[in-house]
Amino acid sequence: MIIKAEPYHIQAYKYIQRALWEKKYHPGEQLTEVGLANELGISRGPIREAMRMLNQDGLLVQKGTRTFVYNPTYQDALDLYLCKERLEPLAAKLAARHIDEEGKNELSSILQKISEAVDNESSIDEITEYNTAFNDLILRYSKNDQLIQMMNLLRAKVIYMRSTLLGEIKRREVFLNEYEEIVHAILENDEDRAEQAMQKHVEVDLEILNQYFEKVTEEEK
Amino acid sequence: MIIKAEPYHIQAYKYIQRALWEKKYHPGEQLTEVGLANELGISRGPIREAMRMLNQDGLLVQKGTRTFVYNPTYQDALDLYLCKERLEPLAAKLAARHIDEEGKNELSSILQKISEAVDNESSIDEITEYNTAFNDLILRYSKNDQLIQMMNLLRAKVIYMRSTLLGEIKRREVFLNEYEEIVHAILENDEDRAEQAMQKHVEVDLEILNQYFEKVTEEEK
DNA sequence: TATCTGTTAATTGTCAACATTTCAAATAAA
DNA sequence: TTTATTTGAAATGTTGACAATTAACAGATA
Repeated sequence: MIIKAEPYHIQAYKYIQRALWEKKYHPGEQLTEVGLANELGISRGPIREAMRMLNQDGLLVQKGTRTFVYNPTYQDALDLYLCKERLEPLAAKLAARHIDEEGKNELSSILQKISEAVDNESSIDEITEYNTAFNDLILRYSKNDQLIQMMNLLRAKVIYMRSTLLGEIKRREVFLNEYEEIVHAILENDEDRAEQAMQKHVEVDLEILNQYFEKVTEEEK
Repeated sequence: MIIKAEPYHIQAYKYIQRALWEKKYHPGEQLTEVGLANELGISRGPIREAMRMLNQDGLLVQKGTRTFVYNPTYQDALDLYLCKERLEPLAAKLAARHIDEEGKNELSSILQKISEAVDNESSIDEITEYNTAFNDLILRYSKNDQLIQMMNLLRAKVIYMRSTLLGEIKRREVFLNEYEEIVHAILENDEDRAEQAMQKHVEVDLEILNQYFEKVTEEEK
């Protein structure tokens, strides 16, 4: 099988995005075209394009002519979660409306895996992975392309913020019954219940973030 | 006073965006770097950057190596309004929380102008303009940068869709009392009432869009 | 000492040339 | 007629060179 390499500007985009997630470049740090071009061993052209894209995504910030790594504040994190809190329940509601048999099987299977992972007291990373798959599935079955696009953008930032701001935040205990409630509602195509269950789910997330935020600002005094 | 010209890629970005809004390029039409470069009298470099940005915004769509003007479906319009319906009320709620005296004055002044415009049976365009200012003000006073960024993206698409899909749709009668309810709630810093009032406001919009959508799909049968 | 002013190094902005890929029309084969 | 294949024009991908701008610093001046 013959595969063709992706264009450099696409690869650069993915590379830099990943590097940002992994904190290879630090918040507030200046990124230069020359520097990145040298690092990746390509010319500045494709780098520029990648940087424009990241800029549009909000992961890079333009100050005058220079480009810096986005340096989110705690306020930004709260602001973002506030948006997430509105859109995730919508996704759940729509998923309950549009999910098909195959989707229901997938969803049940993920719930099963989460349940097992909790029983086995698996690693945080593994549970996070399942959680992501869970959200992805629901989003996909919302069948709302606009919502999907928005959430992808939002998620890119959430991932970034988690790795920068919220490094120390304890992943909260997994409440299996929250997942169960959401899944059952979707399986029964009960839109309103799915929406409410998801709402409750993300509300707890926001609550924990708020507490963390207050603790941090307290310490800063 | 000396002003400095913006970089070409910024100007190109704005130019193309505006051209899309104004239907200078038609949905589904292919846009080529060479064509745009010739049209604007600059080289392909800055054009590429502008196109990457528009791409990220969702106004241009990549199919393989080629770039086409986004060709939204009616489903896309509904999908987008569904998102809008969730975020606008959030903006109103937050505005009710964060608005200051100056903001209250601005808001009252806009309401006044809308009221006069309705009394005078002013042109649709004028009322639309006030409506935009109204939404902008509320968004700004939400003091949520993430929300603002999201809504800007969403709005760029809404504007585009209005000019393409919804050309024929009649702008609905302006219900002044809807505006009044929202404004009064915000002036009194009543978050929940502001949220609900805005919710009701956008629900009507979605309802009308839905009816239009059904009519169109009916005709297609 | 503080502010102004050149000077310089680093960075971004822009272009034109060249390489590669892609699509589709034209031609050949079944 | 249909199906492959060829071929070439048009488009994108990539680069290196050069221009313009910016930021920082050192020295001059008050």
